[in-house]
Amino acid sequence: MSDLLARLRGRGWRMTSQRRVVAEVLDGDHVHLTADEVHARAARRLPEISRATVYNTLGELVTLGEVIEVSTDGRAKRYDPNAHRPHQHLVCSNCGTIRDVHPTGDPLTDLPVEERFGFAVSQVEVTYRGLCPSCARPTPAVPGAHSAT
Amino acid sequence: MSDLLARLRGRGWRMTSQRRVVAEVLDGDHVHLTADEVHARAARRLPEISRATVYNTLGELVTLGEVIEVSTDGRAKRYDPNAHRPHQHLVCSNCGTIRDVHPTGDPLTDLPVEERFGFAVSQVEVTYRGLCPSCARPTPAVPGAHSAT
DNA sequence: TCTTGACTTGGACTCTGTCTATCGTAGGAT
DNA sequence: ATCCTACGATAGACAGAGTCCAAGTCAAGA
Repeated sequence: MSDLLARLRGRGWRMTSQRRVVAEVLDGDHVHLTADEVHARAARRLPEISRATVYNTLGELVTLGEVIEVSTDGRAKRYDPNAHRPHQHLVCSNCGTIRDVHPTGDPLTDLPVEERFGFAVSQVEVTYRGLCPSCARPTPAVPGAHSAT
Repeated sequence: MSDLLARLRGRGWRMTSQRRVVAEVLDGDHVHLTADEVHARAARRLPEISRATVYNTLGELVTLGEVIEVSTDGRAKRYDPNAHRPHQHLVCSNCGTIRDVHPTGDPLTDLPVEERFGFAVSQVEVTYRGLCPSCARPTPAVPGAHSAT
């Protein structure tokens, strides 16, 4: 992600302060922010940035393959900048915290031909669920209090 | 699913015409309807049924473990009555058609302890994606034209 | 049949996300 | 350094999915 801005410029992306801020907000490991969270963080540095711009920019980053869209609950999509290393997600059933995980093996091989119904299967998403260490403790975190880091 | 109504009554469910119709609409294999689709089909038999009741009833069926909530796209949740046989989902990337599939092996065992971050992992959801036979053909189905059966 | 609390209803409301018309500006041309 | 203009940003209206609430209805036990 560090040289993301350079890659984008190389692809002919017009560099604006808004796009720069959005790209910078989406930096780090285990980052899974919603569009609104991205907007809030971007607005701390660029108060006049609009929601539409955040949505547009996130959509472009997804199209360019620099960011992955994740929807682990039925609610807002989350944006994962860890797009260059294949991974799956581990989600706390209580507080919603998400971690990137790397299972062994290839889940594609687990789907027999007779279970493919003639589909040309090309992709697999795996979501593991369970209680995170904090929520497994006697005083669990309140639901919905996703730390969003 | 056939004796669902009996099971529900046995659990103390108050049986109303609305609940009966919703439960009956959700019957069959490879059924993955959205709440709105359930409402539309229920309304064919019970025109005055309200959206709120459909949402309430679906929520109760999910809580009781009789129906599974599936969100394969970022849009409306779908409701899968095939709750008593563990399975995963195969989704057409073009038209959205969903099939229930049964992979071999247990995906849980593919997540090493050092990749669990202290979580008590208890559940795995796998979504396979690819083109269905119709969409792989020269004249593909239009996107979004999910047949909803 | 009566009673009552659970269920249903319609509509307002929230949350996510998209669209559009208008304004602003990055960056190449001069 | 300045000018141009097409691309990008903005505010706000709009749409889809889902939740909430007060008031009315009715299933089923007494």
